[in-house]
Amino acid sequence: MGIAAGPAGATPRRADRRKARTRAALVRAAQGFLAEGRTGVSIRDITDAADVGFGTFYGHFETKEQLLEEAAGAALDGYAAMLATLTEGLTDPAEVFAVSFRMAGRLQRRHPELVRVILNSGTAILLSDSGMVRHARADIAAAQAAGRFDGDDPDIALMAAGGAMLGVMQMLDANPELDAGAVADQFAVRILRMLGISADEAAALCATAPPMVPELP
Amino acid sequence: MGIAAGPAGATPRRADRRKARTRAALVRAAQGFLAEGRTGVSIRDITDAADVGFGTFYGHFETKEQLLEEAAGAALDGYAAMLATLTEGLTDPAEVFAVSFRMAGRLQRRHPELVRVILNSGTAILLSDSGMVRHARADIAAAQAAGRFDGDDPDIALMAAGGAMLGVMQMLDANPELDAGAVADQFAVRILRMLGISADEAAALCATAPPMVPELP
DNA sequence: ATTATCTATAGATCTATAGATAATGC
DNA sequence: ATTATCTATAGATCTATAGATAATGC
Repeated sequence: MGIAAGPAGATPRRADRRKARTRAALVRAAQGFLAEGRTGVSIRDITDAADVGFGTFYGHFETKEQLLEEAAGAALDGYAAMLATLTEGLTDPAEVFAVSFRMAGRLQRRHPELVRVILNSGTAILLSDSGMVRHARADIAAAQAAGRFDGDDPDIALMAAGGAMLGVMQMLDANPELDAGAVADQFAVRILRMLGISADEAAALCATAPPMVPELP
Repeated sequence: MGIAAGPAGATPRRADRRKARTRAALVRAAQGFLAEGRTGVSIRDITDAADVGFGTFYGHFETKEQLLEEAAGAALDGYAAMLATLTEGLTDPAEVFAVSFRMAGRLQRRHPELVRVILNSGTAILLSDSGMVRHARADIAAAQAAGRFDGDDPDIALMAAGGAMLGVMQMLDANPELDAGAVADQFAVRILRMLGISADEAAALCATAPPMVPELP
């Protein structure tokens, strides 16, 4: 006591940024393995891929599972951020979903590794308490209450639509030669119909030019 | 040569059956771990769970991955066998799909571990060259050619419907209190509509009494 | 006599930590 | 002086195999 060592709690900024970079390198390396479906890698494999000393791992995470979980969550968040950018100005839920589903395929083509992390996380990701899932659920519920979508159970519609989206992304991932935009548009028409939009309107919603795919930071 | 040692290639039957039982115990133990999503277990964990000597493993499989793959495949085959039993007499593809989807939820309630193995295998299972997937694809193609379903690309419809089915099974697995039959029926109506069946007919197809869930051997 | 299974173990791999080094801030 | 990172390593697993035992067939 009595020894003043600078502003309490104030950590040097450069060191902070360096630590954040190291952590990000670990997360990105882990995503690389998750994208290949390799969940059984060792901590050393990950630190080597991140080009980071082995012991450094323990300065950021306690267990390998903790890192893998953060890696999968970060991939989902990145994906959600892209979709949020694309739909932020839209008010009609049918249009929000039309855009979201049409872009899903196109995003897969631009960020296949990111999508692969999500695919390898399995369908359990649909139950994750992520902002994206919660947002989609609220949108469906509101659209059903307003009579824009039919039915009154948002969960069934959400899980069916979300599962279908994963299925189509899996299809695009496995078939690089397919026209992702065309596949996604056909797929979006079907999902909208499933949600209660008429066949004619669903087709019209998906016939307009799709928005641009935003860059990932 | 010259030394006759009984019928060539004829192995004692009892030993065969014992070996098959041991292998089945290993596969079932592996399925137990897969149902919990634990793909990182050791060979010793599996042999312990199967109540089998550690070294015995190597008499049946070369690597852990080989066993886990067979375990997941066996779960899918068991599931396919149940669905095949339920739909074998039906000729109208719309009815085949209606029954299949309606039963998916009910099968989940009767064999949750089996379904959990499939769920934890991820959406990649939709791409597996399994009899069930091939069969579903052919059914959709035939129904589209006959004008019973709309569209002309069976793969998009297959992946969307299959993914949706996984999503709903995930939902039922996570919510034991839900009425699986009611959820599956609502879900089946939506999928049929997505495939091109009119809303009225889809509702009618899913309003009849569902068949009994068969027992697993 | 043959084959499946079991037990024990050597060697490989992996995790967690301790102590040394490098980077930054004062 | 402080904090992040790195290197080295002890101890804990895990895998693969060798040799012993048990079950079955002749």
